Amino acid sequence: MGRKPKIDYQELKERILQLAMETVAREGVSGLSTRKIAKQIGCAHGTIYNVFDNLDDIILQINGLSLDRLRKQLERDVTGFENPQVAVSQLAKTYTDYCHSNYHLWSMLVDHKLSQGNTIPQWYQDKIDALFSLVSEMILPLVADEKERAERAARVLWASLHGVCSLAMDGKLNVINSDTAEVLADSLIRNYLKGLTQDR
Amino acid sequence: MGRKPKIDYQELKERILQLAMETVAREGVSGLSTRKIAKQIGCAHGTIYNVFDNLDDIILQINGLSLDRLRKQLERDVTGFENPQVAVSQLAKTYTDYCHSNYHLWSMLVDHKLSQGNTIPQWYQDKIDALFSLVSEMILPLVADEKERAERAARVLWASLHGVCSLAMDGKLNVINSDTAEVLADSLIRNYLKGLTQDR
DNA sequence: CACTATTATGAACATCGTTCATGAATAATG
DNA sequence: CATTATTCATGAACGATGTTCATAATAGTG
Repeated sequence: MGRKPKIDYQELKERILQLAMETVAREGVSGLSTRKIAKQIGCAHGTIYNVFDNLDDIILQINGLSLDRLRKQLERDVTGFENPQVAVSQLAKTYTDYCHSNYHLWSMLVDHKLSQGNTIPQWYQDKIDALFSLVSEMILPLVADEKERAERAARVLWASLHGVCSLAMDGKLNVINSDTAEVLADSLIRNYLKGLTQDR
Repeated sequence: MGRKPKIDYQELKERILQLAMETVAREGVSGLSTRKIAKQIGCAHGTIYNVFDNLDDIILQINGLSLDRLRKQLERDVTGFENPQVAVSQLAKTYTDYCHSNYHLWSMLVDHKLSQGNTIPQWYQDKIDALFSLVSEMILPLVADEKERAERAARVLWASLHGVCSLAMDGKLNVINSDTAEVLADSLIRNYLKGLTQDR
């Protein structure tokens, strides 16, 4: 008995992801469709479903790559500072830069919601954890090495930074003067850290 | 020469909005469609387009109502405090409560993005300004009545609060302990205000 | 060559937002 | 009342979407 061998989708998977990511970076998530991907790859649109569960799966994979990219940039820019407060300020700067330089990818990363019933996979949670660890360790020396306080502060800072960029990017802050995401993020960081270090 | 008189869409408009808002509150924005609205109202789906520009228009109108509702709740809960810091803490509490009680409506409010080319109408901007004014005036006594500082702080606080609720609601904070949106928002408010009042 | 496991395919289905030609309905006019 | 001009509800039509799945093509095996 003979049979067609089982295919290793590794290569096709990477080609699709690469292409889909470029499309999102260029046109935003609304420019992404299984049919368009298929046309660019040169296959039938049904084939996409041999490699990925569905479009949500593709988006999740791309977001995973985005998380990696963001973490690398943060690690690159944030290390080597003596003063932790300066380091956190740099973190905010790098984050806002990332938003500007990768607007569509960042938008998809923060906006995407799992469809009802689906749960965040572990490998994805791990990537988020890696980011939080990064921030958490930066904050640790500011809170007398109390791990729990650092972790909470890291989450507050991360979420707040996200909020500032989110609203600023979408023009939802009705800013009158020339306050940009950077300026507002800087105010956030400086004041929050000041409060944090004087806590207790 | 005679003619059929122009119709006043006021009543139909309100019925559609009311119904659409209930649908979103129940099923989220993904449960909203012109055809479903028409079926519930009892008219053809084309009729919806006699009353609204498109689905985005309907969403914007609903979001306008959401902004009104949120502002009223904030005004109700936040007035009458002697200590401004306590008032701001209550603001955060009311905001997080609102998120929990009106999850789908709140999600649509913060997530919705104008389609390419469209710009936020003035009446909508005014509603956002009303919210910022509310927060700004609460902060004013904390920054020696310096209006510009208060406005910036109001925007930072508002955006940060949004960020915390946003990520907490979507389970994107990988919280280990029992940190809820409330706890994180409280940490944000207390520390940011502490830093703010000790600025300069 | 014959057989079989496997995979690519694209038609099919159920949606969706949006447009628009058509005809019914209506009020003013003659 | 009959005519006519005007307005508007209608729903077919269009183009697009994600997803499924019966079918045909394929390539290894005996």
